Amino acid sequence: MLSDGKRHVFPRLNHDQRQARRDAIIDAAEAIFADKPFNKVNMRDIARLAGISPALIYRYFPNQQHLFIEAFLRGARDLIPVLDDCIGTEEKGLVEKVARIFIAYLTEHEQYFKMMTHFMLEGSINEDLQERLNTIERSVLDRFDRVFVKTGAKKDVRGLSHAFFAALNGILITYRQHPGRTADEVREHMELVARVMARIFENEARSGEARG
Amino acid sequence: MLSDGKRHVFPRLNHDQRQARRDAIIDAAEAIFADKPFNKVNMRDIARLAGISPALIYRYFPNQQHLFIEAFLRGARDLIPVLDDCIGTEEKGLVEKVARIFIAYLTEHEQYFKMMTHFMLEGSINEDLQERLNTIERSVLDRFDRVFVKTGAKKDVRGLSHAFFAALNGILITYRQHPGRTADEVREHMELVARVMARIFENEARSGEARG
DNA sequence: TGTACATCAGTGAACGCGCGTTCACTGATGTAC
DNA sequence: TGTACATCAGTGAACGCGCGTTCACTGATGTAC
Repeated sequence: MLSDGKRHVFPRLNHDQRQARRDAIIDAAEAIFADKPFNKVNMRDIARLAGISPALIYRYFPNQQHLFIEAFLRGARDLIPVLDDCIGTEEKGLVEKVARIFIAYLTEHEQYFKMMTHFMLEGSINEDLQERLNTIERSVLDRFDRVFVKTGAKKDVRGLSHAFFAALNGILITYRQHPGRTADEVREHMELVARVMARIFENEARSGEARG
Repeated sequence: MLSDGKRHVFPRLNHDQRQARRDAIIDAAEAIFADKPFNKVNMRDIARLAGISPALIYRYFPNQQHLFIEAFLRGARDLIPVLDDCIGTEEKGLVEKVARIFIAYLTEHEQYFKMMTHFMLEGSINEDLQERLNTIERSVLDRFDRVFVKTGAKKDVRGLSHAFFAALNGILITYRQHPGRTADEVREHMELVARVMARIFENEARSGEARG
């Protein structure tokens, strides 16, 4: 029995080592998500890639859903500083720049996109995890708010951000699988539509400036 | 051996009866899709609801994918006349009206939305079926074209339609599952975002009028 | 310093279930003669 | 009109597979004394 707060002893792994294992499992999950259609992703493949037994995953995550959401959250969080960077430096054509970054990030890291739509479509997500997903969504919306304010929007900025967020997701989902097109062509088409979308939203924000 | 073109004889079911069975299976598939999350839909439930054995489905459809796509196509085709009706009669606020109809149709008939996203996300769709899906998509885009032309757009009308289509899909997908909200609240929020979206697109089309 | 024990990391195999699809079969109707 | 046969609709049960998760176990390290 130890005198400090610890109740358990870890004979082999300290906190950092445990965290490293956890990260390695998430790395493997990401790689598998990047590789396969999302209904083909499974625990055995993840375990194999991580070099461990499937059973061990369950010592680090209570179940599959937790693992997937943790993986998504880690990746989604990395988008935030990229957006901040862009918003901080750019002035002109900011809406288009942000649209391009958003689309590029989620096509280059297809795994996050797959996870995101998975959660959006799947029913019955654990309440706590859902709240953490919402936190990320809100911080993306916050960045969009700043973009539109910078561009000149005066009222209903959050409404614009909601619409913009939905619109960009829609582009990713709608044109992802267009037939007989290479990955490059798909991406090009997405960028084209994103450019149109950005122009439209920018004009809207600008017209707020004119009115304001 | 018969002298006319028929090679086979159908002792019990004539063409109409066969078609009726087919339709009944599709009806059942729709009802199950409407009832369950789309990864819980299965052939046994569909068969049970249709009052037949699972094996019989395979005498009418070569496999599950064909059945699902046939079901989707039948429902999606029904959206077209609804859009045409609206475009033919309305003049003012046409973009918003069409947005509302599109959103309403796919939330009231959730089964088609589930099928649509299923196909958009799923890899490897049979080529012929993919072409039929594209045909439907194009005819929706054609209607959007007419809306934007009527509203005043002069150039890149198809680009607007593509963006609008993606944007509306994005609304459906992004806000479908928002937590702690009743179905009514979700729908209300979708309509709100759709209204914002419609206003933005309408302004864009109108500004084309000003320039033209 | 040595020994019995507790505590954990980690594993391979198995459990249990669901699902798409197929198989072997029944039985009713139409056809050939 | 009767009979043997072909042709189909339709079925219940089974096949085969994949997958999330659990189980019983091994072995290494730390702890108590």
